Amino acid sequence: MTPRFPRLRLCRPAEGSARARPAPWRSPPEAGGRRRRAHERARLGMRGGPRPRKRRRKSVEAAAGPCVLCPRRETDKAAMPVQLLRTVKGESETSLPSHLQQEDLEHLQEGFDHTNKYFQGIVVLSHPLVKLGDGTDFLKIVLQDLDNLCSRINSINILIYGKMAVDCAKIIQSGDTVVVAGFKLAKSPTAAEDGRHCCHLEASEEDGSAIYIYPKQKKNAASETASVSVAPKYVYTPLNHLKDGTIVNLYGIVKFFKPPYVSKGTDYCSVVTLVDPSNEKLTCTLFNGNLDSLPKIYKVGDIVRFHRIKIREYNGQMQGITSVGFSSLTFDGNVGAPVVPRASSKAYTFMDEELKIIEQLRVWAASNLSISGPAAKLSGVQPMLFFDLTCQLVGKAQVDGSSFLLKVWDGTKCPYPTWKVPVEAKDLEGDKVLLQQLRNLTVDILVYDNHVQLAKSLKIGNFLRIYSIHTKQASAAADVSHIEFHLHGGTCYGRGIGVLPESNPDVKELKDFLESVHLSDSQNMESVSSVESDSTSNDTIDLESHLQIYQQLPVTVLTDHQHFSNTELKTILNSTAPQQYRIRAKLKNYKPQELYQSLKLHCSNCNSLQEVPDGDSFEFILQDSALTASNPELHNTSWYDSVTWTTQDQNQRKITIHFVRHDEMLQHPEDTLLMIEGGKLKEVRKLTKRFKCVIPVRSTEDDLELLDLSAPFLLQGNISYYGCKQCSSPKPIKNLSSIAAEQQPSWEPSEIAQVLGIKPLQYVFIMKFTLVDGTGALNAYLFDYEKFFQIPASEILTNNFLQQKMQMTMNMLCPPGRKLDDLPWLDCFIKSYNVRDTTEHKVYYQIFDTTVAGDVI
DNA sequence: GGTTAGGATTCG
Repeated sequence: MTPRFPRLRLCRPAEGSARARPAPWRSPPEAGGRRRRAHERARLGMRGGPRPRKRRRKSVEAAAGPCVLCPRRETDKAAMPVQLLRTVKGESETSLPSHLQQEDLEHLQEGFDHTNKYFQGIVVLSHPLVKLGDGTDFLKIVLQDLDNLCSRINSINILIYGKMAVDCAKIIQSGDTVVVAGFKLAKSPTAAEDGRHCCHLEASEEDGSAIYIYPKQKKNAASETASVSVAPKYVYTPLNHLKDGTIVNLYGIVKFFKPPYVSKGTDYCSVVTLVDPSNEKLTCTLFNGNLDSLPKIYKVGDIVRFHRIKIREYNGQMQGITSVGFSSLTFDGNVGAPVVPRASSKAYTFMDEELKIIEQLRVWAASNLSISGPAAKLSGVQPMLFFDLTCQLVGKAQVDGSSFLLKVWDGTKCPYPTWKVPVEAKDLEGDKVLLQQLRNLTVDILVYDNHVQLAKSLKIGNFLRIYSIHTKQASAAADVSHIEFHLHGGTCYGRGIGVLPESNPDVKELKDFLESVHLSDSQNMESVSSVESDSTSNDTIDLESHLQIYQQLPVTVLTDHQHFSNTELKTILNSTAPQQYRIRAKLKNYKPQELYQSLKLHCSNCNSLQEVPDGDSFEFILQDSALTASNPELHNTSWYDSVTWTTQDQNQRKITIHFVRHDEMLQHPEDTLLMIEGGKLKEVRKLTKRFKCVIPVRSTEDDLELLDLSAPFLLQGNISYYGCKQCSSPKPIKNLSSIAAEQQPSWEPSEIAQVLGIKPLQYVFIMKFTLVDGTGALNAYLFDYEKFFQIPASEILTNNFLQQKMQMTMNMLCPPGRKLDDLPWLDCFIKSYNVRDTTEHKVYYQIFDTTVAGDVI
């Protein structure tokens, strides 16, 4: 049975998610003009002011039912303003009148009608009864809203006056549940300091208020005939309200964790960093001699509930540490996933209230925390990376005193030749047949130092998540590069090994996949086993199969001109330019080796090339332009709304943003173009995440203008658009209004550039390929916006994945450490052209209409 | 209830 009273409402998902979505920039007062006026109208008109007191008193009298339990006030039950109630067997003996509706914190705002509403919360603080200057008795209590525990603001001050204050002071205790009806609402003058709700509630008999008190459950109530039961047993502290030296209960979303590891003391240790909707962080250091008593966290984003965690200050920050009786529950953090607690102790409480909190936290996390991408698979590994791998243990072996070998698989095949750690067969634990069958799918992971002890304890067949494996590209003696997997010593970045239970959803998915692979793979194995039986080393097989693929198929293909036949390089070198050729060659070398150096900006008008400016120079230009004050006469024009505010930092900078309207209306942020004056780089970047287009500007006497063209004239998403200084002749910003007036302004960069008189520069990869085919060698330039690498040059600067893809592509076209014979073939289309100046004549070559084959990366 | 660790990669 779930003991609960009074009724707690379920959160409404639609509202919840809308609430959880934050505005990246809080509207400063000026911004809310229109909205505020509308709000004002609603307040004065539709919603009306407070209703006449008489009527409200009536409703409260009706609300005040008979008090069955309170001998102190049984004379005039109907008019009883303060009632002590209790619940019997989970149900209230007295119900609130049906016309009263619960109001949550969020709707306790000026301008709303609270006549038939009540607010309910748990007493978290009760001040002593005092007398005010005019002799009126006064009591202040603080109620916490159980429906909004994970909101940043979840408590409110209640001010009680007169006899009601005296009555309440006698009864109310911390932990009681209190219902306040017939209250007055006013701005809280202390909200800024106490961090509570912006309004407080006032209650008094004169105002016709009523207060119902449900006492906190008493533990030694066995002598009472009726069992007293109140829903909340635990109070959870938001992370921004933690105090040194306290022991608290809390909820949090895992932002970082180290899976339990053997400490240098007697216990296992796990370090967990949490965040919650207060946006505060808390790093907890948890110890326990029993692995199972530590939180069962499997991934960042999991949600935990900690009970009895001790809060201490360490290095100026709050820190959580295990205290006596610490216990934890861990939950999957994904919206919609089953809410199944992973408990660190056998007995724990988990009821509807907890369920609701988990759901709220999930929604908050989904829209407020960055979501990690899909989990890494062996098929997706690249050299020089750290990644987490979910896998199954197939074999293990002690290598030496400080390292231990784990042979694991995840059903996918690593695209590179992988390192095989030499160990004697007799030292290798695991099913010999299985190890042989899966030898092309397993990888060797060498774990070091502190991880050895845990690795030893693993069982063959265990499902593991190995955190922060390092892939290292290395050349073995055979002059062949391969990839190595290391789990280095230490616990930085959560490096470690966790055993996942078979009930884990990721494990279930992996198991299904492994079974399907196993079936098809073992069938293949049978058919090729006779061919392979002569081989003495698995390495050779791996390597040869790779080389075969490289050698058979060209790794680049033509996108046109397939009817051309190949020309030898020697022939091309001996011919006059200009001409076009199809060639088949190997990439012996390329420049620049540092791929980021290949990215340039190109002007198609004057054909100039320039480096992409770095963030520092943009920051400098922004700083410089911030010296020009925004001209108020240019604010709030016919086609944009302007907003100015002062930053909270030391410099107190003024930032002005002009939001361009469309059809007299502001569009959704994701469709909106805005112009910013006085912002710093971080602010500009932040705005680009939320709004479609950001244009940094500064004021002149009669219009806004673009900044120096060394700065981007436009930012869209992750892309900064630059203009050519030579070819652009900037036009007035007001020309943008013509786009704003279009039926569906799409804010295309090219269109924006055109109306602003900007000749846009294009991002391009420029590389020099040294190609060989056995008859000769020639240098050919690659000039590629997107086609060759199938990577938009404009996006690579801010996209790690694309950078890695490009590096992988080059590693594939020109594998480091590989002999010429082992290089793959490239099919390319090249053209020769003449470059003459006064003294010299040279022939150059350029690759075109060629692309990397889609199936080789 | 004392100790451990107190986030912040890469030797092998």
